[in-house]
Amino acid sequence: MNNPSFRNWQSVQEEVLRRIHARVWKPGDLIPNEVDLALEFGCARTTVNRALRSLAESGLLDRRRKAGTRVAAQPVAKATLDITVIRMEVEGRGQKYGYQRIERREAVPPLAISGSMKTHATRSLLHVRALHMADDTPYAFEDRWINPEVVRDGLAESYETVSANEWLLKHAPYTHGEIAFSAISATSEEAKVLSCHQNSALFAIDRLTWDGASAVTKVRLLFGPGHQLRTNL
Amino acid sequence: MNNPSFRNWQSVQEEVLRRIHARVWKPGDLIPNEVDLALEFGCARTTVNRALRSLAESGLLDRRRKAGTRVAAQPVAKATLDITVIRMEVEGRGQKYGYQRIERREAVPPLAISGSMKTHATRSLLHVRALHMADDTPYAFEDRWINPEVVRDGLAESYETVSANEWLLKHAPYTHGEIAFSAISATSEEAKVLSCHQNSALFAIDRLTWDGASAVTKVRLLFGPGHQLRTNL
DNA sequence: AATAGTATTATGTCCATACATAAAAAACTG
DNA sequence: CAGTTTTTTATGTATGGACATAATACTATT
Repeated sequence: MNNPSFRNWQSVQEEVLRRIHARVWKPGDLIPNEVDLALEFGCARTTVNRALRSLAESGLLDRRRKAGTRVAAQPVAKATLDITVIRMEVEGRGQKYGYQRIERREAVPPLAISGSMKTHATRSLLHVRALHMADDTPYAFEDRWINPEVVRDGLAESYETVSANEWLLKHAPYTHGEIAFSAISATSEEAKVLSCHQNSALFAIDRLTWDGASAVTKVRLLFGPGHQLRTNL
Repeated sequence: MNNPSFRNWQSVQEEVLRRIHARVWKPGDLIPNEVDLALEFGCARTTVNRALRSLAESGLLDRRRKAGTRVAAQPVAKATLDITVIRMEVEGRGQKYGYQRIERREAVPPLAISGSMKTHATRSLLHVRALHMADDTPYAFEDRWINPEVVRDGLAESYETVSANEWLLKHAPYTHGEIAFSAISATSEEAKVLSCHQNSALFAIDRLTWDGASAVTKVRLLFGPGHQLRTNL
């Protein structure tokens, strides 16, 4: 009964996973409590806790004090996407990275921008547009608004050789942010920049980052036709 | 010096976050080791460990044995997307969920499908196509191949009232999977199903799940124009 | 000086124990 | 019986101590 070989939390986790998978514990089922499991596995409750907590974080278990631990009825698949600097992304695939600034100016943004960034409607922001390339072909079109009140050194930068994408990550800290993925039809200008046909389906990432109550930057990244964002479950 | 109020791992984490944010510890910097921090914060090393481990998991710190802990030079933003059952997604927004099966048949799939699922090229699979609706308007078009060798009860299901999307999650366990997001142009058929114009930009989610070495199911979900997948950073 | 072996060190983890806390269940009260 | 308080219980977390492990720094050997 007292299987001796569950002495680290990873092996406990594996055994729990095995039981869920083998339908010993079915979706919705209440599983034994930590004390009992620790006794069965011959380890400390802390170890069981570590294993179960980790499984709960990944959405496979539902845990509530007093109510106990149950196998998630609707296992929520959590897809974790690593959003890195575009240069890293390209180089990570062994491709040559290229960068080209298209435009840099200070301007009063459209209301949609100042509204979502909660800046004053008449306040001028820094607008930077640029193209990222992979192996000399257009890869991503970056259209960004930067709040100079928050990113104080931002106005001094030209963003000619180092992309705002990269510079900001190093120099502008943020506390939280929102990110949205969508599909859009290429406008004629976007098509031109990305060397694709007008109305091509483009993959869009819209990101808005905050430093406390102030918006740091709002960016739209447009990826050319065929681009995929992939991860494992 | 010995600030007395860092007695739980959350507050330790907050203080560490504050220091990173205030540039006390800059990207790339080595931060003090756990023992020293525990001493400074007046708590056990275990507590500091918990706080730092959690920050490392979210990509803000890089930790290596002996080498120590340093602030990530390129803070990798990890966007965690919760992929739930579509019904839940719709109902979660307070909309009325609707479902309609379009087609269900056993057929030998195209080579692209059998290839990626690693099934025998001549093996027939279960093909289910269906439409998910939100407030009576088309929401997502599901095109799915199911491996009946793995999902044994799958052939008995009609998928007329309960979507394969939902049924499989409950009845077909998987060990791992791949997921990819992309933007595609609507074909005439897809446009018809989703009541949108041909060549509209559609948001596509392609998912392939495995049970050990065997593919369970491969599905493409197409979302109508305007659909966004959003999360926080 | 290149190489192989050794010491050192910071993180990683386990343990027993203790107390905290949320929430369900039971007991109490009007 | 509805509403409130108390008890119980399972998870959540803090602690000090111990040992494991990976990776660097150092040292001896050729």
